Amino acid sequence: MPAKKPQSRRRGARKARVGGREGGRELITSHEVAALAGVSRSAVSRTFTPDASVSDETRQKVMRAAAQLGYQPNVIARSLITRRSRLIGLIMGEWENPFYTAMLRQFSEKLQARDYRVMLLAGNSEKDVDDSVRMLRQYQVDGIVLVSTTPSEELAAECARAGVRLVLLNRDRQGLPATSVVLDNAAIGRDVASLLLQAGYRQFVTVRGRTHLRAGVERQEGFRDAIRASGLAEILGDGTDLVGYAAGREFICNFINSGKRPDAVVCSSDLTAIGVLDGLRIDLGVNVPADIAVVGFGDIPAASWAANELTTVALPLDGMIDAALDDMFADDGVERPRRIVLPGRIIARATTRRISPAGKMARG
Amino acid sequence: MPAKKPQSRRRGARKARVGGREGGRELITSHEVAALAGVSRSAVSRTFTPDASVSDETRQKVMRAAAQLGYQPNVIARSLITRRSRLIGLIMGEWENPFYTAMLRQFSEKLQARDYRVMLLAGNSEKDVDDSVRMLRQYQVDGIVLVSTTPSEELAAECARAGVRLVLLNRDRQGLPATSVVLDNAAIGRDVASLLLQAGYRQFVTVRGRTHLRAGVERQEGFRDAIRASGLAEILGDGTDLVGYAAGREFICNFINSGKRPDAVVCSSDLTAIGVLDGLRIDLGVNVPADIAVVGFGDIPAASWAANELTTVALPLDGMIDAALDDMFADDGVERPRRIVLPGRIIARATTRRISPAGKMARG
DNA sequence: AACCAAGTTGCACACGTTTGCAACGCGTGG
DNA sequence: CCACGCGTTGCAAACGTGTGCAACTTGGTT
Repeated sequence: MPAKKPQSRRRGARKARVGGREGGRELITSHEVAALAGVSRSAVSRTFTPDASVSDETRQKVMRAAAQLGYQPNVIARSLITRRSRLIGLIMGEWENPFYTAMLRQFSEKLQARDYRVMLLAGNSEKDVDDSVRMLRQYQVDGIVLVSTTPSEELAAECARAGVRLVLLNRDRQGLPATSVVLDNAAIGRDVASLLLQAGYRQFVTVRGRTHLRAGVERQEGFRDAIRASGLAEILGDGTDLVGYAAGREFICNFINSGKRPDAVVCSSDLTAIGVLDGLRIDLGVNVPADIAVVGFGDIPAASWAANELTTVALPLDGMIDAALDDMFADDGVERPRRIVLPGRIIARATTRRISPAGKMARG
Repeated sequence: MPAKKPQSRRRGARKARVGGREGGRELITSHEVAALAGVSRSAVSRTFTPDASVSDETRQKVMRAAAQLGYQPNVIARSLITRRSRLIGLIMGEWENPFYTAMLRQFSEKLQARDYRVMLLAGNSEKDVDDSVRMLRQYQVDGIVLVSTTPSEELAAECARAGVRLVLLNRDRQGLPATSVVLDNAAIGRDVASLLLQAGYRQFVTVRGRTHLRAGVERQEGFRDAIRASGLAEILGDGTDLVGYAAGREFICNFINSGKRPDAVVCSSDLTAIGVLDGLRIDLGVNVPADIAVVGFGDIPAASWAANELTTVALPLDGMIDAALDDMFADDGVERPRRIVLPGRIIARATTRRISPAGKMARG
């Protein structure tokens, strides 16, 4: 028989591998499976493709051969040709706050459930984030989720051009071609104000994280507006750029020691709120909530611990992530700068006085 | 000019894409860059390969063209041919415990620093883990890190055969062809016992998480042995399968209410320890550390909060991760079932009495 | 001028998969 | 007996890259 079939895909006749250490990395390909099953590579491929045209008989043969060889389709090769990696990039900006790690977990689980994989990157500064986005694009991710960070405008535009969707969590920036999932921060600010006013508190301090964040600003404005509208209370101070337990604790000690006399502290995260709480109770001997109230944000697990029983606002974690993913995978034609806003919910615990059963106070 | 060059790689004459929504996903390839720069595709490739043979002149031309087009090499295609994805799979078994999320963060940062990417999967049960491992192998990961879980033996063997290294964190199992990074648990158990004995505590309870875990067992045995050797103290009870704050709090309340009178509680995690602490102080009105001591494990941020000031054992997080990664990327010929054991360190805070300055008590 | 070494470049094959297209087998209705 | 349609199957061309090999250029030495 003359050498008729070119049979180009010879294996094994390769040069020694380059990488130095090589534990006999013998890859089993659809070719081997096809040979063993006595069919073509196409048949193997079709067997592993959900609704392709294969007879039950060949499917059986292929499955048997695949099982025997321990064959796993090479997703890398597949995605090279389908131009779809089923990979979603996830860039984490905030790690300290337990709320975001809970988010991370949910994301990875929910993406897994949708048969997507997550590629995780840590990025703090905007430069980091841009590098991360570039990296992810090199890996041909199908979409990118940014929790608590934003990329530069040009890079976002580039992603949009390439058809890679961006979803921002808890961040948004004017005109960025991305979907952002945010809270109705102004409403939350008003609700907190209303709760505190009804409980009889009048002298407020606010404690915020990164100053430039729109979420914090909006919340504070909602809060301020409600206070102002009531005509009953005033705001004594505003601590900014305070993140984490220690920052909250130190701030409140300095604040009180400098002679100010607030009767309620509103914080932008549970961590700082717990710091404030400990500062008040332990360092300063203040009675919370009788003398001073503390309100947090996020409802992390520690907020409900017996030692804290922190009044705080719960975020709709599940809803946020579902919204983010639904939008990411939707094939509706909604144009992209898109904003999904979800409500928060106040959890009144023991760091604020209970509201008198008489009901709402009269305004003004 | 007759059609001489086959010019097979025509682009653009493709059928409409399949995926439904397609935001004009126009991929820029080395081909385009080569054309613009007036060189061959090889030249482009070599420009982006660290020490390949390219003249400065062509490199310049290529770089310029690449920048102009916004070209990013396609890592997927690259790893198809290099058979190296620079992707490390990371399977998280424990999410509740902040210690592990801190670990996750470090991993992603340190892998990024080594120019590797991490693919994150959440796996709880062993079946989940096996599925995850299979998934990761489909994505051709170069290695897999398992934090706080183990795969089945056959799958681990398959990975070993394929040259995919496995590293287990805080877990190990006899004969699994993987590296495991663990603590010297027996020593930690002895150290805790010694601390408590010197501080004068005599009636102990231990509180553990998942019963079957070797780490917990070893720690407890080290502890027990030291107690027994001293001849001074006794162990009143052993709570098992208790994980998290609520479990610890509930357990200790029931235990004390059933009439037992321990004077020290040793926990297998900070979270349960804080639960125990709150149960004792808040629910039962016990004075810690005067009447009862509490010891945790892990030194999570909340352990150092003013309200807790928990005595605990700190884990060498950095050391563990460096060891894990060094081993993963080492090309020494060390044979694989390998065990790296690192020391823990007791952080004595305010939930145990200070040891009297007189120094060590006489043993026995 | 001839020669050689060193450096650079392009060709073409390979990586493992999907998929359009054409060919095939087969049963059925005319 | 042919035509037709339908369900399966294999061929071969992609996907975007790395890289051995041979060809070419260049510059220096004999």
